[in-house]
Amino acid sequence: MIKQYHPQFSDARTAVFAEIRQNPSIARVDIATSTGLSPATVTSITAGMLAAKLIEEVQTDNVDIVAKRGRPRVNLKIRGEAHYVVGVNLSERAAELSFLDFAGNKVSDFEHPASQKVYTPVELLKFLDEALTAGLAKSPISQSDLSGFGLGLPGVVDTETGIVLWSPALAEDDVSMQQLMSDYFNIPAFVDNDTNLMAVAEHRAGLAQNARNFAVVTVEQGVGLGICLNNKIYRGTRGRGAELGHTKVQLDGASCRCGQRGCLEAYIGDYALLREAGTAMVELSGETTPEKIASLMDAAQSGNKDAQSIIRRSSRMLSLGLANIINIFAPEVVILSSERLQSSSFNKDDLVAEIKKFTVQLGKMSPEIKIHKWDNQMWSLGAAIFAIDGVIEKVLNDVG
Amino acid sequence: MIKQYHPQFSDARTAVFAEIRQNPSIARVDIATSTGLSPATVTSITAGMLAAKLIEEVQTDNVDIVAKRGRPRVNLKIRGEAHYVVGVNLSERAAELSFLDFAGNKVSDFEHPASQKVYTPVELLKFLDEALTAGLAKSPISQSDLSGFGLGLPGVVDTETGIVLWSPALAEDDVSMQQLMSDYFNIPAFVDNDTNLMAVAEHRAGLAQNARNFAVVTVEQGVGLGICLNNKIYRGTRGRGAELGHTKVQLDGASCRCGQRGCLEAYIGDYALLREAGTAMVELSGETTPEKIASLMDAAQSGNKDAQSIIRRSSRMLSLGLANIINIFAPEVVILSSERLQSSSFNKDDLVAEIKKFTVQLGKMSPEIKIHKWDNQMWSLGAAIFAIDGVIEKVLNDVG
DNA sequence: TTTTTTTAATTTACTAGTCAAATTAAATAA
DNA sequence: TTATTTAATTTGACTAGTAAATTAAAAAAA
Repeated sequence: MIKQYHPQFSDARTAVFAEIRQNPSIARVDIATSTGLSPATVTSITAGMLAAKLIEEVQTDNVDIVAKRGRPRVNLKIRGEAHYVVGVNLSERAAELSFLDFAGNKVSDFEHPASQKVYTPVELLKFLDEALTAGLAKSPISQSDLSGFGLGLPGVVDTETGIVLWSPALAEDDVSMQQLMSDYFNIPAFVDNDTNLMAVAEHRAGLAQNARNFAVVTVEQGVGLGICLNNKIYRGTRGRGAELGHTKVQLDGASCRCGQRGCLEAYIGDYALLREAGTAMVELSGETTPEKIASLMDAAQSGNKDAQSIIRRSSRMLSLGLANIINIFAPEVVILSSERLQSSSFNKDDLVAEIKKFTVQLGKMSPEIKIHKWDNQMWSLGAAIFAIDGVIEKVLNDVG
Repeated sequence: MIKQYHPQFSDARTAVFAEIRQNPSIARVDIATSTGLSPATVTSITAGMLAAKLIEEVQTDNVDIVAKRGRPRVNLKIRGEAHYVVGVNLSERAAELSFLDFAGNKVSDFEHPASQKVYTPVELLKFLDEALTAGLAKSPISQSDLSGFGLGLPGVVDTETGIVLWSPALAEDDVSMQQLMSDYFNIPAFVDNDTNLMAVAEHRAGLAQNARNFAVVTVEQGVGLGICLNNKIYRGTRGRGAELGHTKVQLDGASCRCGQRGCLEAYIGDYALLREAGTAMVELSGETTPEKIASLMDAAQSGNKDAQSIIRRSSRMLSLGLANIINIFAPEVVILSSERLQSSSFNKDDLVAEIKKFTVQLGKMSPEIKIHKWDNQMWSLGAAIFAIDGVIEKVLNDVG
């Protein structure tokens, strides 16, 4: 079950559906009280949804509730089989796929290695098709079961139109992926920036389920930021926004691959660490970047002063970047997600203490810093949830 | 006339009223088309408002429109005399007052010098009363005409409840100013943080009238930030948020009066400049802080190297701080407001160029940087508009 | 001048969404 | 069995909104 978004509901139907979605199962009375609608209205609205087979009644074993008298409540729940969606996250390395049912339960997931780093729109469609076919082969559902396709990818996306304005994965600008995908796969498609979808995933199924304002920061090659304000993913103007990585943390500081100086990423990105390690001549083992990073962390752990100094500075810069976010937004939660944090040399308490030193302390209310143990599936989960949201909107319009 | 906020309207009545408010005057047909409501609905809704004397019909001199045939349209406009409000901004120096009519036209304004820097709640009420009495004496309206009282003050305010959680102007924490004021003055009161109200003023009557996402940065003693996202002033969790001044721009940087290091304010706040000037032994004339700052600017202007270096660094740091805001939010507009910018040595083009160097350049879309010539009345105007918004909400409920 | 055309505003008759109140359903307690 | 309790449904009414017809007020055409 996925925690439900809580915008101002346009209509009662949406509110009722959201309420059902938010709970594993719920009785009509409870829907009435929590939505503020009358029982009569709930009855009639749910009747429509039952007829449309979007929800179903479940036998309540009222064991948990002390045997009450009166007519027993009949619980309702989302009919998982009503619809299925696939969410795909496109990274440099691979396409990760998550298949979810209408209730938000994971059906299966899959990882399909990337065939290239940059695709033309047509190549990307083909690649997505391959990934989908391979993923469906390992899944109990088939393509005809799918009612929605969510895609997350790095870059700048205008979610309203589904146009990818720019992406490192695409050879062209201003590609209408949404249109292309829904034409190609013949189902509604939904496209968003990957870090935004990470925020969706944390908001609805992760560590930010009770937060109204929160930020998700991902650290790998680059530094990603997803922001949720007033329970809505903030997407900036035309999908632009949330460039934490190129936030400046030092005037005339280290040079960044973006060509500017003093970017946060130039201090904490994978390549920045490796560059420093090279300069300080720290010997690193491993072939891939993550392996080398791990090796650097190990060196620091086992006492290499240079490695320690590199890690130390990077960690302080990260704290500073996070502190700036906190100073500006005052979120309830900040989620930090990075493969690196799995290292035994990483100490959360140190990080939190450092951040505290950098943030304005007013009253007791400090945001909670949460660490998300690296989980690739989170990205595609966000894409899938985004797709479910879209499908629900379409479907509820039809029921009316 | 004030530009109208554009949230998702809860009901047609609000939408219609908003549409009328947004225009100097507008015909029913046009309201119908722009709101998407049927002409029938517009007729019936406006009939109610006419009966309640909230709006009035105006003679249209269709001179501007080429003489068309057909029944001439009858324009509607807000009846300014329907209600009056006062907006007060409390600063260290004074209370500024703006009196507005229901249509958002300024009736009069006034400045009442502060009697003290820190007030107990009761003292503040008394001070506001004095200021109001003095202001009304110079105004064509009288206290009994007022339907709303808006207050802006520095600090952290929970706007929902009208509780001032903390303010440098108040001797106590968690003061329910809204309650106290509406009891004392016997009219609905509305309280918010001053920079938020500055953002309101810019959004509705200033330089951000067409922006959906924008930021207002004020530089004086401290550095203030007001953010508007998706056409809504962002207030963070329980009114906290938007602490641009204590955003860190340098690891282990200059020490700030907040006790931390590297805060933006420690580089660009008035006291920071004067501290630097003192260290560099730049001779400054003037008694008050603004005078001294002006003198420093003059010194730089007339070739004093030390003064130039101080101003230069401060200006670069400001650019950096603004660039960080831009990188994170991608606002359409950033408004910069400071008495200092009146100095002839200030060059907007330099600032914009510098900011550009610090921001991620994606496509052509760069936010517009606007400079607001210092205008004290802007603060209280925001408070007054905030009050009108509140009064409208109450009044429209009654019409229904 | 009178009639026609055009556009705005209003009235009328109807629909969809919602609720309060009455009713029915299904259980336990007496 | 009967009373009590709680959940769900049905009924009838009300409200906000609409489409379509009507009225209003002007200019253009006859």
